[in-house]
Amino acid sequence: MSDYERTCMIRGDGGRTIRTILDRICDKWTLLIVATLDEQRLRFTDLHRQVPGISQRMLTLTLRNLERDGLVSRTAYAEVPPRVEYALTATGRSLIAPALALAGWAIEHISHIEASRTAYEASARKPSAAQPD
Amino acid sequence: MSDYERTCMIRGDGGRTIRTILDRICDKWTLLIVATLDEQRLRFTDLHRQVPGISQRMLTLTLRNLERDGLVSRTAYAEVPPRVEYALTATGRSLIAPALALAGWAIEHISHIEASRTAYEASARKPSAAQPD
DNA sequence: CTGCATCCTGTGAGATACTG
DNA sequence: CAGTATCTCACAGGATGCAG
Repeated sequence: MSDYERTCMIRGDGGRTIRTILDRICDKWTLLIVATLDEQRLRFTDLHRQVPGISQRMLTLTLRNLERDGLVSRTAYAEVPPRVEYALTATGRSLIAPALALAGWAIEHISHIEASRTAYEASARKPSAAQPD
Repeated sequence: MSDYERTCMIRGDGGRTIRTILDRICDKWTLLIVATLDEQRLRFTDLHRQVPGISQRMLTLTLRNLERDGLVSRTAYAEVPPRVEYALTATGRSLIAPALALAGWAIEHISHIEASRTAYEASARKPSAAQPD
């Protein structure tokens, strides 16, 4: 596949396809939850503990979306106290690899990006704020 | 690298690394602009035309962020009328490949996801709205 | 234990109009 | 042509409290 064809995959139908998937995994918690569920079934509270910083609300909402999209399976046991287990589906597991490609890129380039940001801020065209000295 | 190690890359420091890069490319337009700039230098207006639906404001803001992060270079020509050209840097181009991995996943699974969504909506536990018939 | 409803706030992002 | 400024609205997401 040529580079041109590759970018056309992203640009595609005006970006609708790629945007669909980005909307799916970019909502701050999705990817983290998928990664956390990889290789392990977890119940709600355990998941809540293993994803630091997430609120119950967002955990519920994100799991719902993942379940709706068939990326996560939800199994409720009719017990007392109630028990619900979440696990990745095959589709959910298949997301890990491409997500890893992105994570790899991030790790590889994050320092360069941070440096570029710092340099940009330093030499930035400040509208009216002049240099400190 | 084992699957476990792979997911640890995502989960990593509580997701900070992966979140950093997601925050970068998930702002609705970034990836589309990067893909559009792949293999071609474009000026502001041309870019505006080639990314359907984007507003001038968002194009400006997104380009600014990309420039700041060293993913896109901005070249202004002191001419009349003014001319500014945008192009990918090496770092920017390197984002194409992992983005493609994601786009590939999206294309491969989008129909399954859509189907799952439809099924979920159909058989969903509606709080009070009963079945149509 | 699991999860939903409510309130509240910050930010993303469109529309529009104006400047160099 | 290439932006900037402002106004506005919608929604993401945190905190809290309630229910099965």
